[in-house]
Amino acid sequence: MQENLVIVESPAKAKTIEKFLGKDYKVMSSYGHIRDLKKKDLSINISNFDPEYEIPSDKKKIVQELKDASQKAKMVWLASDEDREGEAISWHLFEVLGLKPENTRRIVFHEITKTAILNAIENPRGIDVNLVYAQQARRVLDRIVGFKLSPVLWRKVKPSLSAGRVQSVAVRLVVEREREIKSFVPEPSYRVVANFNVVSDGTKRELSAEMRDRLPLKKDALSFLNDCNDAEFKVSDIQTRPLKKTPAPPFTTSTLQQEAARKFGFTVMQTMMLAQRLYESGKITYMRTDSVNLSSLCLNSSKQVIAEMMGEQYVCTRQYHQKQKGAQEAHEAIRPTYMDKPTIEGTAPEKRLYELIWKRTIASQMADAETEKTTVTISTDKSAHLFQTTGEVVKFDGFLKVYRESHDDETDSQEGLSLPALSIGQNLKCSFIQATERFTQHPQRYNEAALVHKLEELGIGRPSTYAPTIGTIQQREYVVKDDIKGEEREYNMLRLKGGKITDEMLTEVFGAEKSKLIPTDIGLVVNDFLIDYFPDIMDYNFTAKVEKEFDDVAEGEKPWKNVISDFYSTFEPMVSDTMSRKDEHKVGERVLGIDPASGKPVSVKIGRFGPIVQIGSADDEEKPRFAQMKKGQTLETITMEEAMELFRLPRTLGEFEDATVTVGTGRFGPYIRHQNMYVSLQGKADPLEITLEEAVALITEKRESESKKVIKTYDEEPEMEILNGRYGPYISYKGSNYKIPKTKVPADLTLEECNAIIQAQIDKNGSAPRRRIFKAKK
DNA sequence: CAGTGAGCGAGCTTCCGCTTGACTT
Repeated sequence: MQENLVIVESPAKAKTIEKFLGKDYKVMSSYGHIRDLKKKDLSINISNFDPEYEIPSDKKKIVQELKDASQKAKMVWLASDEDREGEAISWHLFEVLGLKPENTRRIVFHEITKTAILNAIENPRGIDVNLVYAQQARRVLDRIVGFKLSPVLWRKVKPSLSAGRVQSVAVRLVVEREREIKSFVPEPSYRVVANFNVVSDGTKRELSAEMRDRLPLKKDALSFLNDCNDAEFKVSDIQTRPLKKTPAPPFTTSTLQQEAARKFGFTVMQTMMLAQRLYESGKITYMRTDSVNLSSLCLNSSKQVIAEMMGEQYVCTRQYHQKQKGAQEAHEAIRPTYMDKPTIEGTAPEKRLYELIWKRTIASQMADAETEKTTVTISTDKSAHLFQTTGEVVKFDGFLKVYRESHDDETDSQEGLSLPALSIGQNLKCSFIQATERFTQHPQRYNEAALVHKLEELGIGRPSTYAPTIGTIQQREYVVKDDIKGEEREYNMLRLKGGKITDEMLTEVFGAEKSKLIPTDIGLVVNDFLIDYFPDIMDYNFTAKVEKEFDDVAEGEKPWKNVISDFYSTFEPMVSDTMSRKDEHKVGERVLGIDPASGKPVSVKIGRFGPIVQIGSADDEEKPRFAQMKKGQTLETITMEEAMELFRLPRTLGEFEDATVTVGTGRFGPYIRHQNMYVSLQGKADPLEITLEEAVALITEKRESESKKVIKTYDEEPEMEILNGRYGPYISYKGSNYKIPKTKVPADLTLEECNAIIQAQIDKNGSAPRRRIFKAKK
């Protein structure tokens, strides 16, 4: 019989700890929370705010196993994380497993080392009920917000939508950034750069210096260039100062997601899945953390590794601390388990992520980089404007030897550039001066990781929810991830060379962005609606405010039900008021004009299946006509003309072989329909212009290719067919399709050969190829 | 990669934070 049972949250952690504790201890995992509010309905008694808990079906088995093991043990050690959620997990375990105080102990440790764990066992405590109450308050508040607000959206906007303390604010950030960009007016100004020929150590070099001030108008730039003709230039000042660069702290969930996105283009979900695999195979520490703390074990071995690989002068042991005061350090930073392994076995992306983590961790324990930055100022006798150029020389590379942090707004920097030898008072020969029209730039849109970073900065969400939240707002179609095509614009370039000024107009592409989050019509409408009716919830400080209340509960200064009841008493009336409100127009609706044919109003709004244009209203005797909006069209920008275009399809072309030929547009683009046959236009003709003759030609063409579809069949096996598809011949068998090897002639294949080909492909893939499912059922 | 396309209207949808497998559609 096992004397002791230790329960932790993660099975990987359990495995490691079991090794430290020896055979008197059995270590099991709860796999996170074992109990939650009931899945359906509010499951909170609104008269006294008592929560109704249940054990989710996928947790029943593990709970039973824990119960059996706990009954056999003499002592149960609850070792979940030392934060609000961890404390609640321990409390739920205590309740559900029916533990007794005399043989239950609550322990916490911050490092997974033998000494830390033994030390924890020496110093047990009881369950902190105030912390548990704080968690219940957090859980109940989130359920109330989510389950009260979402039904409002179902009624007022569209079914199946959702709202919540975290996701709705995430959408707001994306919406506001987009509006900021849309209303941004680029301001032009002239950037002036002078080029000089310098002879240094007998070799000719080009030196480029930028004027410190920009010139607002073209006439200013022209008159400045005029002044500079025959001007003399000389070096008026040289300043050299040392510069120190400090390494970035070790990775947290959020910073890892950002760097993996910037350096490798990983989505936050990809990063987390890779990190999970590295964690489960024991290669890195826990990947969901907001701590930058490193264990003493890691500090020591890093020191050794750096000294061995690079030399003692590169060592600089640093201990990092949380930015926020009083933050619970439940975990370490994300770091390699063994610092002496700069690389690992694994898939290419696993390796890349691991090496990134190793480099970041090692760099954080390395010396500052020391550089020398030189600023040269150049003056002219014809104007008071000054030109400047800088050079930077690395004196000691320090941590830069292994790692350099990336930034979202990275531009070409002159870092590392050395300047030619110059002296104060030296005359310089100017080869040309160029004044280029430049524009101020709008802020960048968020990518996934940048949005996570912003949420973290606002204290909204937790490391375990960053990736799922980004997923949710895309699943609900509040935002989409897309590339933004840049736009062309003209700009002016003036150049003074050899006493002459040239004036040119050039074009440039600006504003192109890759893989950015853009709000959809639904996102915009839902966001504006929520801000109108529930401004408190949408406030960027809402989470911070309630967190403060939860802290008070955790400190035992406030009963948790008071926090909830204060909130509920103002929130619930707002929900019922909004629900019962009778609106003339649907949320987000916009009237574009009057349809000249029917005299009925034309409007745009969010319909049952997304953004639509509507002619007439539901109250009319005649049913309104609907049209789905096309990709690229938005509620806010669609014009009356564009809207009316949408009603030109489907249209009837005429009769062919006693049946109507119509042209319409579907999920796969424009198509012709005749009897039961659909012919995709595939860009071959414009659906609005196509004539009956052209359509008939396409129908006949399709019939011909259909007739060539069957290459061979077999009498003894009717389900085996060799068919001619869009991508060439293939074998079709029992609803699945198989490639024919290039060495075979399709029409000559025997039934035996077909079976052999199928078997070979099943062996290779492990199963029969799946049929493609077009309609996702969910 | 291997072939679709409309849609009655009843009944359903939904939150945030902990944590990993189980499903063969």
